[in-house]
Amino acid sequence: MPFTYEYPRPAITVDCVIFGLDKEQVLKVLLIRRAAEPFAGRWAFPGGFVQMDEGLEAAALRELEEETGIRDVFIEQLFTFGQPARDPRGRVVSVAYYALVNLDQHPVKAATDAEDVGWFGIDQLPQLAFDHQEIFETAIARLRAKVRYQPIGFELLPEKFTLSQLQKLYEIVLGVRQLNKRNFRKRILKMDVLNEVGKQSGVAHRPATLYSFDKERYQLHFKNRHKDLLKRGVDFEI
Amino acid sequence: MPFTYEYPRPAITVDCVIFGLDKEQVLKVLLIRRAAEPFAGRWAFPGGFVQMDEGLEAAALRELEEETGIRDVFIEQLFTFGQPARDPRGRVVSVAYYALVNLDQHPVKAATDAEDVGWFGIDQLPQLAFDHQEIFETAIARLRAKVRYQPIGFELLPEKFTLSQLQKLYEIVLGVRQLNKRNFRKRILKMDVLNEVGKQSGVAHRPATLYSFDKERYQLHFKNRHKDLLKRGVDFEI
DNA sequence: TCAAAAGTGTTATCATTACACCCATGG
DNA sequence: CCATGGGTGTAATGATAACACTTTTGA
Repeated sequence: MPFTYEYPRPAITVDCVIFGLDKEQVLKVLLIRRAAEPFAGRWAFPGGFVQMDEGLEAAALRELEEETGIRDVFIEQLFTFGQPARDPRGRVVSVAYYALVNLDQHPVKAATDAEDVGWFGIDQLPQLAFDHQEIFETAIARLRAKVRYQPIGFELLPEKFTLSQLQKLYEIVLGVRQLNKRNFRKRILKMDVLNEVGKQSGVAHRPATLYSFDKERYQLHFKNRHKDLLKRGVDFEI
Repeated sequence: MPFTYEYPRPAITVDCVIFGLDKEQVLKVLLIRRAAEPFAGRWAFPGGFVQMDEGLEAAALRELEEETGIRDVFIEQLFTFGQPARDPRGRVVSVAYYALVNLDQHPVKAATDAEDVGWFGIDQLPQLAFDHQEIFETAIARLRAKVRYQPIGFELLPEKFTLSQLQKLYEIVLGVRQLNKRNFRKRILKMDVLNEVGKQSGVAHRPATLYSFDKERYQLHFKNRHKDLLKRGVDFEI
């Protein structure tokens, strides 16, 4: 059943860059191995064609679940890639999304004969299909920029976490050696968005306090702080 | 000459939200009046269909020049709008771009019988076609967020400007009463990105120093500052 | 009692805020 | 000589960076 138009049209796809942190605190992204041409056998971000009756974000979530089994995540639009030559099949414009998930709470479906799914450390990515390397670089840059001024990092951690885990997460995401422990703690605790929720146990050293992120308190502070920022006016990153 | 595909495809358009500041320091956006249906007679952002052999940004720049005469601007991708019902002609996905221009340095072509072009103060927008009100709100929110940490505001001002003009610009863009003059000046000058380039004349009060923005110096500072920010790690806006 | 990681005290320095005040010009 | 906007001094307060130190646990 062919579809005919007066003018030529690009195809539209969506792609999803899903970041996760594993138990060893390695930052990873989720890839699938392509079964079909072009780039059969190569790894790529999950994604596919947008259907005529669904929104872009809905398409991204549908493809993500179909291809990886992951659902119930908050995705955010990243960028739209539309260079004429980015897909050998012809003109394809792709709207990319990204998300942060807790690796343990979002199990990936088992690989089948038809499909292969896997988490890859961001420093050990295989060669990617299409322009997906560029999409990845856009995503990691966005993550690094965003993690500075919004507490999105908490979505990568388990429900309860220690300040050391949080610090390590920041060091990983930002790609930085070692933040000063004392100052990191003062900074985080001063924000007043963490609740103490217990103590570590079974470790061969002083057990750490466990914290959880208080999203409501964060949003409350955010509103008030926003007013203060308006008085101040400007604060270039220079 | 019809074009036929195996599966249905949305059409792809681009739209441009162009901000400018007029002589009375009013923040405006550029609109065109639609000649054709749908929404004939309504105002809308300049834009149109992407051609098969051009990139998205190129399409946006082409449409902008064709419809308004404005050229040589730096546009930046804003967001891609793709709700199934956003265009009554059928499924149309639109990639929106935005830019800041100096109103005097970018004259708009004269309105013709076929086309009507105009600048509208952001507080006096007419009813817009399609979902362009939503596109506008996304754009102004982005402008307000971005103006805080990147010196994009300078592109709205003339080459040489006074600190009072700059302060007024920030008050306008941020939609804020009155920033403290002393502190605004200290802040801006401490950044070390402005060059003194003369004095005002012909005003009935003490003439103000004129400044210009030193883009290279800014980029230099930016690189170094980036390293410092990495040491610091985190600074949520709360 | 030791290793390992958690967690704290403190100080010098810098940034921010909030006011009040002086300066140069044309009318 | 005054209205108008341009431009400065300063002091209290708070944030930041840097470093050394103490605490608690299991093995």
